[in-house]
Amino acid sequence: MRKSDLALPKNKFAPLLLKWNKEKNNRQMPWKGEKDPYKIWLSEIILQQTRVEQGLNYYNNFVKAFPDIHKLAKASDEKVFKLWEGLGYYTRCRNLLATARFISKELKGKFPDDYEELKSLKGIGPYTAAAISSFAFNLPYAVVDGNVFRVLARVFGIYTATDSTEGKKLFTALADELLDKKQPGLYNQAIMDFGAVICKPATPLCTICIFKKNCVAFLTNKVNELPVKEKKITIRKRWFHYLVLEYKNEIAIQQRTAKDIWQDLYQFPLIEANTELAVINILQQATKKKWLVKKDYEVASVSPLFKQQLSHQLIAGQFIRIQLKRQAKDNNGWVWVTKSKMAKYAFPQFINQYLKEKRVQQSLF
DNA sequence: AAGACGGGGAC
DNA sequence: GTCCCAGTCTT
Repeated sequence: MRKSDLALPKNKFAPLLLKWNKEKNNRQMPWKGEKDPYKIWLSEIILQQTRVEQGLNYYNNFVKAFPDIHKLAKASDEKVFKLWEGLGYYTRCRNLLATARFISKELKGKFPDDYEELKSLKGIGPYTAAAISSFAFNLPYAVVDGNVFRVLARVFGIYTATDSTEGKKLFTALADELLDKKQPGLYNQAIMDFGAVICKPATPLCTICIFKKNCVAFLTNKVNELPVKEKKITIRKRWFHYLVLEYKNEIAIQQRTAKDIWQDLYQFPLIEANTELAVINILQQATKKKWLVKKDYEVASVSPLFKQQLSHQLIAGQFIRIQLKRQAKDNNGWVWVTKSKMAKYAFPQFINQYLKEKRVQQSLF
């Protein structure tokens, strides 16, 4: 028997999926059945590369703070980034604001109802354009996200890498072919729920799966080998040595502007290296940069080592708290803020770890 | 075509 | 530790 004899006829896929959706799917999410394109868009941006459980509170907070696109468009960068703080992939936040302001002003608040026009907006790619098109406007575009790659790779036994150009093309074509074009929104929601609840990445529930009689991966015992990805990430290690400069009741912070991790977030004056630096070395470098003047400062404390594992970088570093007797002349692009104002700015979680410890230990900041 | 971009949960 | 998550953008 050949694989093609086992494989599910393509026209049976949607009916089986929708039957499962109707009878067995009780996954609930606040944006499910939502028709307001603004809220759909918001949920989709938040959920890019982000698990539903992680994004849930952020979605609720955003909807509460900004009930419509004009409210979001009028908000300050600072406030919006603070609300996004901790969610990661901060470019999403910058693009969210840019697109909100564009739609609010240039389109007078009317959300585009066309796939190509949606895709031309900042932060909206093929997936998000398909999601908004189908959920808000019932247009026949199939979503292709991590769930869809996984479900289709397994059910149809496709070994083409999902992160290759060929794979994206192949899976997108198949997804469009399988789509129930009469009810694209319902279908798209169903296949993503199915991937999240049944056809999970690890330990999928094959024994109760509606496709088990036809799933190529299951029948050939290859469920754990699909889907295939070809690229493997390399991890870069970086050392961040932060100077927490205090003068009276103020702290120096600066915004990260480089095209790098944590762009647009705030931090303390930083000395980065590819190895761990001794405290004396850090102080020397800071002096050379004129951040510190000899005899005009005092080291108040040196934090323990902090570490944070990111997907593609390992961040290690520490925080040196320094009391200044005189404020530095050059502002070096710093902003001096009172400790109570610190809470208005968005910081990377690496720094929040430290701030949290500090608050607990010494009720600082 | 390949890399960069966060953070957290599951195993 | 490793993998993955309702992906997108830049080079």
